[in-house]
Amino acid sequence: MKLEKAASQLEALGNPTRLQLYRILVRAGDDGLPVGSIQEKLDIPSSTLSHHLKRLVDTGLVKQERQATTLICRANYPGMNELIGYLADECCADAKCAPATSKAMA
Amino acid sequence: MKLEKAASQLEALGNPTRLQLYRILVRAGDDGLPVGSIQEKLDIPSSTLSHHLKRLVDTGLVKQERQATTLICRANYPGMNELIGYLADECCADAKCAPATSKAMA
DNA sequence: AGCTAATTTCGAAAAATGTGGAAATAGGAT
DNA sequence: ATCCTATTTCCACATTTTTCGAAATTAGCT
Repeated sequence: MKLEKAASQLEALGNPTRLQLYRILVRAGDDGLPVGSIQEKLDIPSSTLSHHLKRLVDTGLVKQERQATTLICRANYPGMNELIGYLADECCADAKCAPATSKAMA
Repeated sequence: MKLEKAASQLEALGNPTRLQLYRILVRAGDDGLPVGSIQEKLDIPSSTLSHHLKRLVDTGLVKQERQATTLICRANYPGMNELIGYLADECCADAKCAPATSKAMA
């Protein structure tokens, strides 16, 4: 993963609304959630939500799938894992990190 | 870890210059690096660097220690581990992630 | 064709961020 | 005391982000 890509994903998640949004999608699991339902949960205007959602989709952290008129959104786990992997690598590159969470990848 | 804090750390890392800066500090290991040396590596004005550095320090991702006139900077691994832990938790909350990096914390 | 519901795009204003030169400050050394 | 080096703070400006109402679009239904 390139630094530029990692930075844009981090930036995408580095906004409270978007992080909350991402969280909601993660908790929604494989079923995902239509945009409308997310909007109810977050209680923000649809146009605002649409922008945030676009950001997450553009950086590969969220995937969308049309189902008739509604758009189902799902957290894209591989995208997140890539990012976590990058951070862990950067963090543990030369140094020894206290393995709090990142202990895998033998 | 609160969502707000995670978001601010993510935002801090979500800038190419700052991510690069953090990377440099990680690779510098326990010895850390004086601000001046970082500046040479990044080749940016000192005032700009100082702003970015402050951001990382404020969010707990970097620690600084005075040594006479120079300021030694070090990556704060516990801070990063907390963040990675938060992301892993969010990511794996209900869903099953392919355990790419986050397999610990039995 | 026309209607309704879901979502995005447009346009615009306020706020935050990124950047850097110049001045100020901190910490010794002579 | 004065000076020197390292770093931060001040100030200002350009760019980007955030926000959201209104209009446009998409998709299916009748």
